[in-house]
Amino acid sequence: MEERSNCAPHSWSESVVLDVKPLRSLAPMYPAPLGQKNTFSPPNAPPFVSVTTPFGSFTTESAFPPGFCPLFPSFAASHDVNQKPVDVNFVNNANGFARASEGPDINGSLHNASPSPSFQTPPAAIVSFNKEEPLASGASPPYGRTIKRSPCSNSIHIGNSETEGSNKKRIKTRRPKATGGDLSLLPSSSHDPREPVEVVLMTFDALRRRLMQLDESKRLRPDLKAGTIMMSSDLRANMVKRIGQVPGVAVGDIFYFRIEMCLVGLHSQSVAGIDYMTARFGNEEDPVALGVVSAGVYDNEEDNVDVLIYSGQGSSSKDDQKLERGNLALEKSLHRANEIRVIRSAKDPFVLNGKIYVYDGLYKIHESWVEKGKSGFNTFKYKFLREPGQPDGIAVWKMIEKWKQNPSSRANVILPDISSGIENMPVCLVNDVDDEKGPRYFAYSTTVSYSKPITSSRPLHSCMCNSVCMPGDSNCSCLHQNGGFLPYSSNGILISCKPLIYECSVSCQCPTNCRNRVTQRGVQVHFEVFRTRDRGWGLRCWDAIRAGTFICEYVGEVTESIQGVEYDEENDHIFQPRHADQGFKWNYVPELLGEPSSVDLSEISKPLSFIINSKNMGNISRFMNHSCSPNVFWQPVVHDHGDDGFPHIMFFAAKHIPPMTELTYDYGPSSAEMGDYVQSRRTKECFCGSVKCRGFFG
DNA sequence: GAAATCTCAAGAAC
DNA sequence: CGTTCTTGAGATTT
Repeated sequence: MEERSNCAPHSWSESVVLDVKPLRSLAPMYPAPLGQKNTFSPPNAPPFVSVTTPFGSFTTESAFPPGFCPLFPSFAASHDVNQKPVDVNFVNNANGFARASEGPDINGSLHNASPSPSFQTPPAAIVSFNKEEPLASGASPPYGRTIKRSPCSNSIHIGNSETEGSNKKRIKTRRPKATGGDLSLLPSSSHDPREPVEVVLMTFDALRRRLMQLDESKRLRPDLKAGTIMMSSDLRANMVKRIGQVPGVAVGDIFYFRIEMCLVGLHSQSVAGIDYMTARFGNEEDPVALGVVSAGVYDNEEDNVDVLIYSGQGSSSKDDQKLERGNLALEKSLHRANEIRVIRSAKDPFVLNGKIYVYDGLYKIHESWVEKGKSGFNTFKYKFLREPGQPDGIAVWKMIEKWKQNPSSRANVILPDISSGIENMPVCLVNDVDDEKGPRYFAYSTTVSYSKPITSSRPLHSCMCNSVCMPGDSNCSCLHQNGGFLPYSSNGILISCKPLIYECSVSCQCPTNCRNRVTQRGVQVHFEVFRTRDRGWGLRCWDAIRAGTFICEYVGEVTESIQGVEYDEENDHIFQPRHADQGFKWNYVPELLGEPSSVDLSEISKPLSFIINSKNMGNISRFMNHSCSPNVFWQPVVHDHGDDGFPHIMFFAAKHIPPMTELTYDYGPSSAEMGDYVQSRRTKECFCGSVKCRGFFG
């Protein structure tokens, strides 16, 4: 199967600098209502939102992470092209299907109908993050684009300008703190379209988790509220509708809420299943479908993952469906033969409603018909066939389903469980790549060992809760230890990263199923240790992992310093808690909730001066490779002793991680970068492949 | 545990 | 430009 790159193409390891400025009221202008060729009046003195998140900084007006400068500095220059439908030229192929003429395709990917000359799927690298992106053009010279750097947000720091006449929600803002060396504000060389997509998803989910924490009663829907904040702040990607591939969104990407797909431009309907727009074909215009969400209740052929039978929209239980809106667009798409994005739902027992969304790539409609539904009314049906040559999407899920039912059906297994049963779930060892029979011997353990006994500097914290610790319980001392909030949501998701988390300890009265005992319960998902192509062994997971999910502890022998640890070429199994700020980039942006800017946690967190050596003894964590754009970060946690200087190192998912994606974390700056010349010989060349790769690590 | 009920936001249409 | 309509998701209750 297709192995996803281990390296998400950006780093979230830059410093968090936040600068949220008042919103302007421009948002509703883009994209213009379909078919409406109204003119656009440029905003007067647009205030804008500029946020530097873990993934970079962006603004409303030029909503780019560092290095993402708008291609069209002037709003006026590009606005009105967006008001017009996409212009697509098609030619008929031999089959009688209308087919798009092939146009230049910078990505070399199989996507779409690359109509010429006035519509072109944008090269991914220049796709922007904001609504001003000048594609889908029916009027402007499409090939006249030059990649320009405008004086964009990176260098602009405007204070608290106020929005005049904005009917949008205003968000209290604050000037960015001038941190030493604003590295994150420097232009980056990255033109990776995935970066803004991941920034949006991460910002959204951090907000959602925080809202959930603030309102445990769940009277409000945190997903909707976070979505509204993101929408009104224009914190979204790919705002212009397009046919085919969406820059920065890959086949197999997973989503936990419909609104997430809206925010990244994959499917702009927050509720409806069919997304569509008016496109121009020569002198004609037609509504065409852009994407559908299949909630999984259709009479789909289960075994054939390349076929989807999709039902039209409209209340089929009350009346015949009508050939309008989405249904009409699907019908037109059958004749225009344009590519349509398909999002399918998959069962995920780890989430409350039991399902998540998987982007399954591009399909075309090959057939349509009308049939009587159960209630006796006419329902439209559309037969979608998956375009060939795409990486596996939902097929990965189907494959893993089979593996879970029958583990022996997993080919190339060297060992069914390298933990020999001591993890909650088996961890199989597989090699789909070469003849290596396994890693060098080590003793599998789920707990760290200390070179000398921990001498607690203070008594072990403990609470007197009779039952599980409850949020808002002022009597729970563990709650106080953690700043008044439980660090995990009710389903065990880490809400935000902290210098240190105090889980309930062995001295606490609460039971083991207490919400504040997440990491001590151990691994909960199904891992496999696998052979990578160029980085030895690696770690990945059969399950989809939601951002904030506990992965595992770094297990090994804990010693106070690296002195005395024998170094050799083979010994790359040392964890050093350098660069303790790495997780904080993941946290929510307080300003978006009207909260004061948070203090820089990296300044108050004490540097940790121990190492963990997993050469001879360890768990799955010793197989996790380095990436400069990781999908996992570590978080110090204490629960079984009172010495805050020796916390457990616990790994959590930084992003939603699709099944079978390699798990990686940032090993930290290389020893040379840290000024440690003695240790700099340990520095290794990095093969992570990230566009933000630093070249060397640890 | 499945079905009914409730509430909700975004985009399309008007 | 503002208002209404359309669309089911997601949570809760039965």
